[in-house]
Amino acid sequence: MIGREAVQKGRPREFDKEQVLDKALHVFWKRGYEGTSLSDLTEAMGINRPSLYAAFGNKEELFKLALDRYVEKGPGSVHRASLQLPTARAVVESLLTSSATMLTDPSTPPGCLAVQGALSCGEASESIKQALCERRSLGEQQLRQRFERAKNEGDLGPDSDPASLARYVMTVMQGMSVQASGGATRADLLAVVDMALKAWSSSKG
Amino acid sequence: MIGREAVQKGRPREFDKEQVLDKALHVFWKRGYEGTSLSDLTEAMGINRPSLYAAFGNKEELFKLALDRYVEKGPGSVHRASLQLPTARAVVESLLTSSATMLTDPSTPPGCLAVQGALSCGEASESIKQALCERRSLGEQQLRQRFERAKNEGDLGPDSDPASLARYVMTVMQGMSVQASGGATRADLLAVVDMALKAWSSSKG
DNA sequence: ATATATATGTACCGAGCGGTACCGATATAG
DNA sequence: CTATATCGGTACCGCTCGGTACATATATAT
Repeated sequence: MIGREAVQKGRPREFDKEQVLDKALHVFWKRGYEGTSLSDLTEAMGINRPSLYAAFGNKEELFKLALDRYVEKGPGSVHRASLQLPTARAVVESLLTSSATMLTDPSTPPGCLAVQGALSCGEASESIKQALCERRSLGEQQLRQRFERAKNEGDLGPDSDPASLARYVMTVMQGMSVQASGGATRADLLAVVDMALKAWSSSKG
Repeated sequence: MIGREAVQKGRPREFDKEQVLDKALHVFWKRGYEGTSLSDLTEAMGINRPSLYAAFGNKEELFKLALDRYVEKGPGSVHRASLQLPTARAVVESLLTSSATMLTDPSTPPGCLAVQGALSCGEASESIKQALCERRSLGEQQLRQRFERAKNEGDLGPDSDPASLARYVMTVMQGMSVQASGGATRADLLAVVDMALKAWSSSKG
């Protein structure tokens, strides 16, 4: 069997899959999972319902694909870069400032999809809530591992607690997402980052 | 015209209004506004639909009444007490630790209603989102005023920025709400509080 | 007792939900 | 050209949504 890009039979799709997925992502980001209807989606994506189902499965799968794309192309890539900075302090500073910037990017909805998407929801959407929850804790886990490395390298003191440090940084980032959705400006969030970094300076352990 | 508690005509209500309002609050708290259906509500409240509408108006008004009650009887009273402590440092410490405790109270849903209720939503619920947003910023405003007082009293240094300090504390509290809804334990949140307070100690300036 | 006022319960409303059957259109394979 | 496979569009499905009409039950006022 040849690869996926083998010559395809049948009528070719008339839209670009990634392009319309971006449109869907934007709607979910703004409205949340439960707040977004299929009509909202098809209108924004410029395709009709059966095409959506043929290409993406159903609303739930579409959301998860949009979430993957969000993480991959949005904050994920930026955060990955932050994690590779040489010191824990530099990692945190980069993580927080880039978050403040992205959360208030005027070309996207305010806040973070992984927070806005479905903090609480009806029973039917519980699987979505859990997917978002896992994404958030994955980010926290990566940060914790980076801090453990820093501790091993002597960059962080022997009495420091990587898990608590990571949780603190994630908490500030998630709080900033709530702030952004409430209308906080970029300058507002950068002031928060300054405060948060002071906690860092005085507890490198 | 006599007061509200004058002898009432007609068939008396068979349920206690505040009692069933508490039930509704609990459901909204757990499921969010859009995630809660009228059937969820009537089932939890133990009354039927027309009784609900007669007593509380509609779903939206019921939510706002539940929110008022939440603020009044729950975090509102606790936070009010915190604000009256003598120093800004004591205020912040009390605010954060009591938040960590309340957000993980096993007898209530995790997190804060004002954060979980509707961070993002469909167009129809925009009024709810805004009401929650106003509640959050009201709390921030009260805290800022408390810090301004502290600055005037010399408790906070002349170069301190009450608005940024208040926003920082609120950001941590809101982030803790997200953490709680993701399963963070009370100990987890108290560790975050410790970290957050270190920022405080090193920036009273 | 009668009139009035309010509460309850059943049974229903139109609208919108997520999801799909079906058919015509358009591509490749032989 | 024919067969096959996929796409796009219309028109629809059953279900649940928030909200209500209406009849009945239960209290007070006179």
